[in-house]
Amino acid sequence: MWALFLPLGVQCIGYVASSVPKCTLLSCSEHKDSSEKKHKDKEKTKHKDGSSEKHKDKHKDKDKEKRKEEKFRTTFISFCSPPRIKDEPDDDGFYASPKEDSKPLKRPREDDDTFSWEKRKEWNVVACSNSFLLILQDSKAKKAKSKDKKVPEADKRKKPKKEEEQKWKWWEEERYPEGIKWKFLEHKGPVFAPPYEPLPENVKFYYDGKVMKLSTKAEEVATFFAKMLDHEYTTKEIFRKNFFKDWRKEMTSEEKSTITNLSKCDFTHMSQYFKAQSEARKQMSKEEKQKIKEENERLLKEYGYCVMDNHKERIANFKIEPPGLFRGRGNHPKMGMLKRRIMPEDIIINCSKDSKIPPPPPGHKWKEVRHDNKVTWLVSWTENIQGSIKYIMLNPSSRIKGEKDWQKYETARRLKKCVDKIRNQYREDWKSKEMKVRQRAVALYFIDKLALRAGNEKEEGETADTVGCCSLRVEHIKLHPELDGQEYVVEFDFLGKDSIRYYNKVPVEKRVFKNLQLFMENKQPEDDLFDRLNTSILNKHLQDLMEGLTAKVFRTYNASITLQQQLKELTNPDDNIPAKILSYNRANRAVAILCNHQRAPPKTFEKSMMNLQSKIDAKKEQLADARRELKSAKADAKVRRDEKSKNKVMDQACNIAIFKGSQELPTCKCTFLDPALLCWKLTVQMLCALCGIVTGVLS
DNA sequence: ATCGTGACTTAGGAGGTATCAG
DNA sequence: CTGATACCTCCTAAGTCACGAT
Repeated sequence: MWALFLPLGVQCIGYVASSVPKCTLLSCSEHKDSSEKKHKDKEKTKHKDGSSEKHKDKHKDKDKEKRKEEKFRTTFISFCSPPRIKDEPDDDGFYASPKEDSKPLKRPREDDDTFSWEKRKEWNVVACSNSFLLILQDSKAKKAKSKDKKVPEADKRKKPKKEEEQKWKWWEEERYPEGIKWKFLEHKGPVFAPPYEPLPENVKFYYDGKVMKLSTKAEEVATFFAKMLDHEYTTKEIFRKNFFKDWRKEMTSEEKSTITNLSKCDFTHMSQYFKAQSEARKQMSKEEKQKIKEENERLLKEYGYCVMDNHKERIANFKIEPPGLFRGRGNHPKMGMLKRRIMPEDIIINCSKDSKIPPPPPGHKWKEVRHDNKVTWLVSWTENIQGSIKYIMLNPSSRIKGEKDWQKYETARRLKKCVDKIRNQYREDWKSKEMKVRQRAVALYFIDKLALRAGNEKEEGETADTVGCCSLRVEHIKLHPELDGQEYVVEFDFLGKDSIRYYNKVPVEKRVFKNLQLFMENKQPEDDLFDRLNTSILNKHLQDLMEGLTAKVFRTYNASITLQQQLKELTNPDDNIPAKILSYNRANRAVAILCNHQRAPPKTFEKSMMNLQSKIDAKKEQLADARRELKSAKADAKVRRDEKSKNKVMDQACNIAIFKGSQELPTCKCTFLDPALLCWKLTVQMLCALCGIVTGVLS
């Protein structure tokens, strides 16, 4: 039944503390193709249809809503220290997975004993991400459509049939032997960034208060900076230093000798010009916008697809990254460096020998053309900031990505079968005589319980200082033998991937606590917590426990199982669709919290808060007025003792009740005002409540 | 064991567009 | 109708993990 939610749940955003978790099943921020959008639209239409139903059951729904909120609140609280995953009855019939998932030559088919599409649809919510969902949803949508009596007969016959023929069911076909990714690959090569267009004469750059005409190369780099002038980046010392250093490399010797101080550079005129341009773009007529859209579509049509083994497949990023200033996340030592323009001479093309090899742009050559069918990429180049390789690969809707994705969830499903054993084992290992084993066991416990990432070592000074489990340092945790009435609490505070802060206070088992004390003995804050452990040791161990098991499988598994449990808990089969969507979003949010998926609050947040605050003030004023009125009405009634004044008292009392009553219905339309949750969100919720915003979460 | 590299997945932010409330 | 907000797509940085050389 969960399949119902899938097309909508692909990206869910909720807010945690001053940030937002974003999640669904783990890998869901990926690009969605147009077909997915169509499904979404379809679903949306459905909701609209269902709204009359909602109206009828308004009161009922509200009660249910409240109950659910309550339930979720309790659930959430337990989530602050993520729940121990309960031992579920192993519904293996439900999880009919291919036996040798690692390298099956053939996928399970509908007619297999152990596998049916009906079953598959159900567990997919746990075991799949976008690309695959799409396909399932597609067939679902079609079924629904064919049932829909409103569809004219002619449409019914023509359209869906055509679509059906076009949909390639790769998952019903045989897989290639291990290592081989394709047999035929043909594509048109990448789309390069448009060449630099020099600024019009009237746009000036000033140095030390005087107009200065820059050489084209220096001007181009200057425009990168000018475009970012409003961004906080440009105020950061490292950014400015890196930028200036790289900019100077692009200058003529004359410019170099003149421009010696970034602070004397005035980019404001340039910046204004770009702002005006972007404003003009917004103000473009419909026709002009349409023209741009058509041009983009043309580009997509020509370069956005490739042929892989007799099928036309969508390419994810067929455009080469344009030059610009590197924007690292967090405190990145290389922020502001110049990301140079990629030329055909930097490009390696990968395709079949017998395919039509894409020609390089006139007057240029490819760096290399290779024919490696053991990899999935079509184009690659080496980027100049970190020296890492960038690739052009296929869209998530492609067979090659879908298969990988499927395999990922199959591995997670296999983990489900042995996770209890593994948990028992690491608990045993907490007592091991070997330090290495103990560390491994505690780290694994964190990865499992808190869904931490593995934490590879990183080159110091090359990237922002972030850590994962294995790379945690002593300074990242605090041990509290007792905290807020709980025993053996570990306080985590570190920057993880993308420099997103992980902050959590978790009660742990005594043995873990004692071990941590031991690991921290005689160490400096900057020393590794797990000094005898790294990701390679950990993954080697996991590999022994289960084929294909690595640290990240725990994240997939725990995210999936959490979603499933939450859906079970929060959803009532009788709920209407909007209510189910709400439950889905909440379940999803629980996963986001578990995985520490966050996003910065929107820039408009401050403003909306101000708006709410002014509403609150107005409301408070009203309440105070009403109270005053009531007081005087009461006094009045005491003296007069007539019906009229008694009624007045009643009226005023009602007014107050209404004002107060609105606090008990803290629902608000915007997603981030979902009343069920979280620190700053709760603040908003309370504000909303005070404002009497009772527009209904789902209307 | 350690290191470097390559291939691939996961993730947040920017910015455009759709939708909704007032 | 308009401005605010929600939603979505694109972009690309930042992870994970395997493998081969030393």
